Amino acid sequence: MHRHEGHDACPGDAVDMLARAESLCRERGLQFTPLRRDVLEVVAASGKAQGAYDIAERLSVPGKRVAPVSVYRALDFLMEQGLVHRIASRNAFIPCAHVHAPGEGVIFLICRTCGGVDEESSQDLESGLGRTLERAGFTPAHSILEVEGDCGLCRDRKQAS
Amino acid sequence: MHRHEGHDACPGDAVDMLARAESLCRERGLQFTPLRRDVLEVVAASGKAQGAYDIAERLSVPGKRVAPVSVYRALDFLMEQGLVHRIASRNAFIPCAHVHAPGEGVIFLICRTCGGVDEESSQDLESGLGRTLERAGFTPAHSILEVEGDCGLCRDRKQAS
DNA sequence: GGCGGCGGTGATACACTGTAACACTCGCGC
DNA sequence: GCGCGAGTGTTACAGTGTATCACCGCCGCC
Ligand SMILES: [Zn+2]
Ligand SMILES: [Zn+2]
Ligand SMILES: [Zn+2]
Ligand SMILES: [Zn+2]
Repeated sequence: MHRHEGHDACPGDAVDMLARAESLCRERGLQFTPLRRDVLEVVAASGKAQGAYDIAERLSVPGKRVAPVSVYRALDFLMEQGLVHRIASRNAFIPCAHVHAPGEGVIFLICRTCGGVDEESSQDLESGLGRTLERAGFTPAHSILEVEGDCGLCRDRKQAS
Repeated sequence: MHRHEGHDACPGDAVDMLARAESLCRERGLQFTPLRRDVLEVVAASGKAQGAYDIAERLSVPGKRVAPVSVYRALDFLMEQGLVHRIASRNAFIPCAHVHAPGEGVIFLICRTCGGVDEESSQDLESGLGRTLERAGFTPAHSILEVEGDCGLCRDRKQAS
């Protein structure tokens, strides 16, 4: 699912993200403005989930402040377009390089050591959840599945020491 | 899983909760103080998830204010003892009448119409998640699974109208 | 009795997260 | 030119959660 066996910051990925986002917006007739581009770049360049206020601070330079509210608006847009995800348990945002089917479930694996977030999807798990919901008589609209723990890299690093 | 085919407020449940909490604290040599009792009572008496500030307001009477910070401390205690759960997607808390095995996964079904929260567990789903995590080389410590949608009662109510 | 520690609570202040409201600009079609 | 809509800047505010200190009651110890 992740090309690099981990979730390190890959500068190349950020460039890919921006190019993909631009063409995707052009296709849909939407504006990929400088602010939206900058916000996506910050989210994509860091290997870990970024908070909105962190992004705002990161984009601010002396004399030119970017307010958090502007960042939130850009993030709302990027989420609608499926370019970023929100990690509810962290109040933070990660880039998404995938194309998700509507209603497709996604699992976020959040490393508590390095802060990296990996994104998985599992048809197996999805169907299990569907059965459980049906048994409970519940009609799902939207679901959150976030797992916190240690990623493979951090686990190995701990064992070595 | 839920005795009443839904998640209405059941005054009897609240009484049961308090009795169980008291005996549980006595067993563990912990204090079930009046504040902790009151907070649990408010959480248990309402059929829906309660925010910490709501609880504080509910417990406040003219001349005797309960500060949110006190409520948070009581909720921390109650969560440690497994008497309440936190619903991350709502920043709210629900009572728990179950006994959970350590590491057992729980699914919260949150009705966006009536605000009720049902709690399910599924061994089936659990094992599917375990396989997915193993495949990704991830060691889980803690997971959140929350589904928002319509409960059976609200769905029927909508169809009738 | 005095005394110190400890858990729980009260109270204030603060940090972090997110939204509402309003004004302004820019580009585009009429 | 003019109106309109989308995007942004700015301010203020609401909601959620934590840090810190002080106080109190209890219990064990000297
Ligand atoms: Zn994704
Ligand atoms: Zn890691
Ligand atoms: Zn439970
Ligand atoms: Zn309902």
